[in-house]
Amino acid sequence: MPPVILDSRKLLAFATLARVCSFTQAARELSLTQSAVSHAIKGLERDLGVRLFERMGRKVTITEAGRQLLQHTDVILAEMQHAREDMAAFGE
Amino acid sequence: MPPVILDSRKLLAFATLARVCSFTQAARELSLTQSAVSHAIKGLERDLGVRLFERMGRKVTITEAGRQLLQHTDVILAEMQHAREDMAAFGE
DNA sequence: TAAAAATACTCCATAGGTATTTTAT
DNA sequence: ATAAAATACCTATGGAGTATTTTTA
Repeated sequence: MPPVILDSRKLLAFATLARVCSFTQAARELSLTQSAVSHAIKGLERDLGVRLFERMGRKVTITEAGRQLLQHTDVILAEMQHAREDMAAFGE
Repeated sequence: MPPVILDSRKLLAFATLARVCSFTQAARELSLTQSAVSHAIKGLERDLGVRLFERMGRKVTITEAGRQLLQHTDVILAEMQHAREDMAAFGE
């Protein structure tokens, strides 16, 4: 992954986990396995060099860095949504 | 790739190609091969079901759909940049 | 002890490279 | 004839799965 961008699949996993605060629940919503979500978040944390969630046992809570990132992620995902809609309007 | 998101690597290739209008030049800027850029654009076009560039021989020109997408892409890439900067501020 | 996250593998899709072909100056 | 894009083929990285281990409510 080039250093200027972020992996959008990981961002989607991140945003979902941030909302539901459960790896297994997020996995269900994403149609993935708990393992895949765990990897995605771990990968994103490694990529950014920042801890995004605090795992105290089975309690998953977002960190301050995570809260910051979530704001950007919401913008990014919304813009991707709009882009898809616009492109769909070009038919076929 | 889930149907709600877009591949950020392909978006970066797209934005670069849109700027320089040359696959080989874009490849140089991205530290990729011409082949990789060609694949990326083709993949993005297939994913969106839209033609993003007109290739008349060695002339590469962006389409109307491409122009539309570029606006979204600029927002997305800029937001990713800001996200990285914010995360970098959290140190390590 | 039961439910949830982490981890250790395995597999496969695909991103990206090299080499070649095609095409338009 | 040459420079650039497309294409064929190959490789390797990593995304995602299954199974298992670890952990704490």
